[in-house]
Amino acid sequence: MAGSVIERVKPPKVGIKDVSREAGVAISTVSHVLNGTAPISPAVRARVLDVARRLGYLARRQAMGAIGALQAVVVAMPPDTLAQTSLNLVSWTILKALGGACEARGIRLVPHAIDAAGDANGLLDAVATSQADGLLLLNIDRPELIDAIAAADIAAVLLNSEDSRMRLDSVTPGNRFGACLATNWLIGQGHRQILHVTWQGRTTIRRRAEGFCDAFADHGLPPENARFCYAKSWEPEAGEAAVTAWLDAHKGLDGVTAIFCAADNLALGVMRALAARGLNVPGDVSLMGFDGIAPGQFAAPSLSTVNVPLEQLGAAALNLLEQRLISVGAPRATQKLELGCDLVLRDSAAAPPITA
Amino acid sequence: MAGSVIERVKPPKVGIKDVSREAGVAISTVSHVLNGTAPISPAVRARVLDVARRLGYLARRQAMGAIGALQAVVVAMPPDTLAQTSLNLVSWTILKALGGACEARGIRLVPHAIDAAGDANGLLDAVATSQADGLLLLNIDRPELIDAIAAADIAAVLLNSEDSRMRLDSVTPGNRFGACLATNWLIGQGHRQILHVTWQGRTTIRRRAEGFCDAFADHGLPPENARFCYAKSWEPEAGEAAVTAWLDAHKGLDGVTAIFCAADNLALGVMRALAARGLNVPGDVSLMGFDGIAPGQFAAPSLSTVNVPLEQLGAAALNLLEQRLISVGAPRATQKLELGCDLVLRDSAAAPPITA
DNA sequence: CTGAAAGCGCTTACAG
DNA sequence: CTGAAAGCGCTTACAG
Repeated sequence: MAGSVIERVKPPKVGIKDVSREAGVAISTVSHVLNGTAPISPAVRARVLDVARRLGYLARRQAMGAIGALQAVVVAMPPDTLAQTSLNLVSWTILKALGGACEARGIRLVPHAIDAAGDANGLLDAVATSQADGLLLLNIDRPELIDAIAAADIAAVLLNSEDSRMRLDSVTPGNRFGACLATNWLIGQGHRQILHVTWQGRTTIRRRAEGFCDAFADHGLPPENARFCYAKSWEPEAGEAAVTAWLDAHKGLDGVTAIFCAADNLALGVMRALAARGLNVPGDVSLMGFDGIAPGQFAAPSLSTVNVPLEQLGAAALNLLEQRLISVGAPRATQKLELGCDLVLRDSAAAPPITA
Repeated sequence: MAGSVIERVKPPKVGIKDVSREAGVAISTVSHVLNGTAPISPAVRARVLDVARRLGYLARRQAMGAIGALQAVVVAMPPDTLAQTSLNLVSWTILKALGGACEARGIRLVPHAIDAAGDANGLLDAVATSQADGLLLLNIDRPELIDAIAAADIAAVLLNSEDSRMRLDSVTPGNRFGACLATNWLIGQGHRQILHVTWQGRTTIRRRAEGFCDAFADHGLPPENARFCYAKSWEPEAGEAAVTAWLDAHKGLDGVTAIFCAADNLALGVMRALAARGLNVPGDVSLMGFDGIAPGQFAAPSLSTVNVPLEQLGAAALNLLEQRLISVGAPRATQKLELGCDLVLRDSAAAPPITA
């Protein structure tokens, strides 16, 4: 995993000189454009900025200000996060990308599993002994733990969870808007009765149910058309069991023409449940997931889903952590950042059957 | 207003030299600490970082990477934003702070009022003719306008509004969590029947109603205890009229011991309505606002409220705009940023009357 | 508004 | 792990 390579990955050093050559102007002109220290003609300015952006100089310059303050970061997570790697692809993907971002920035990443009791002292000890500058909390919802971290005077950012008391900065996917996007698409295809298969174990997942409901309101559809089926966990088996039970209880699809799952893992289980009942996807019922993990792409039929920028969550969290470290004394409002998700349309979702 | 002063306000130039002197180490040591280019003892590292932060060097270094790319920015707003300045203190405060942030960064800020039809072409023309690098949209909810801006290939950020389709970056207050915070406090004081006075004209305001409901759910209270009163606008007169009508319809407070308003302006009107009925605040009923504008502080009794970091919204939007400009080609997820709000307890809110 | 040249601040081998 | 010294990149008057 991450943390083993300490050395920073060195990017090719583009300088102001390269920009000036490429743009065909003097070095000082580039400097003036970038700093606004002299009035430059719009044409030259535009060309220089464009070249600077293209060559990655703008990004490098920005990065220059960033590096250094962060040397080591502890990432805390629930005890089962690393154990269930084969299934918990979402956490795994977030962690891997976070590791990559740390490597690129020369940050030592120290993983720490929260103990079952959710004790903050063990975690704070880990931060102290590893001489970490900051703390990331992955998938942590326990309010007592968040309180304890907020009380301790340490830079901390929640990764894929949120703090309703707004004590800690957080980065999450745009769960609500993403779910609304997917549901809106289904409604736009003509679906009217949609079943949302979800799990109530996490706030971030519940946001997807809110977005699901939003879409019905947006279209002026009655809220009863938004139907729910609750799974006991986010795992495929739970989705399979929940939908099987739902189909039994309703003696079939009961007018539902599309199923929107709050996680791809649930959707993969639901796909099995539907196949077991001889229901065709998307012929009899459309299926939509959420997360954008690889197994969905290779399922049969391939799973339409809401793609979450999992690779960007960690880097965004590092940025917030850094901002927090820079502005210690200065009062800075808590930042809650959501990253936009987008719809990935594959074979599992289509217009409803004409007979419906 | 902003835009008149083009010259950048020059901050006192703290350099690595000042840090080294203050920290009592060599210049190169400071450089090594800041760049992680050599292993430094934790004690020295901590001292250097602390001094660098205290002297503002960290912030200055960060700012160095930022400046220049943004030369001019257009801020678009609904046509009535500037006209009603005496009342629309919230917009005014956001704009003023945005102007200050632009001045400090040497950015020319070009205000632009959206025409009544919400035509995007006029706005895009204004961006072109003023040679602006980016566009801020203040209090803009019109989906067609947002669509048109998103389609135009221009860096744009929503200020105090959100895009449910996640096409544009946005900065808003943490409306939902802020409202939850306030309601939680009232419930914690013993209030059980709380009236939420709100206005349904804007999504951002509706988020406050959601947070209001969240708090009841958090405490396991029945949703019927969360009561609603809808005003026709966000102005004090609308709040006054709505609550007067509500009191008439319910023949008094009807068990309500606290009123939470979705805006300070509404609360100031409600205060008048309550006084007109001989109801004492907070003796008979507690009152809580949202926004943290000055008139609330000087009302009698002084208004408890949820303070919104209005001064920070504009700077945060500029930062998002800049990030967007730097990473043009590169795919970057849409960013939705919420800034934390905090509770300001003054005289208008207290525990419920014992007789209740 | 542009560009050659001086100057300054930060970085980077290198010695101890 | 620290610090004196060389070097490099960016900034900044200044001439045209």
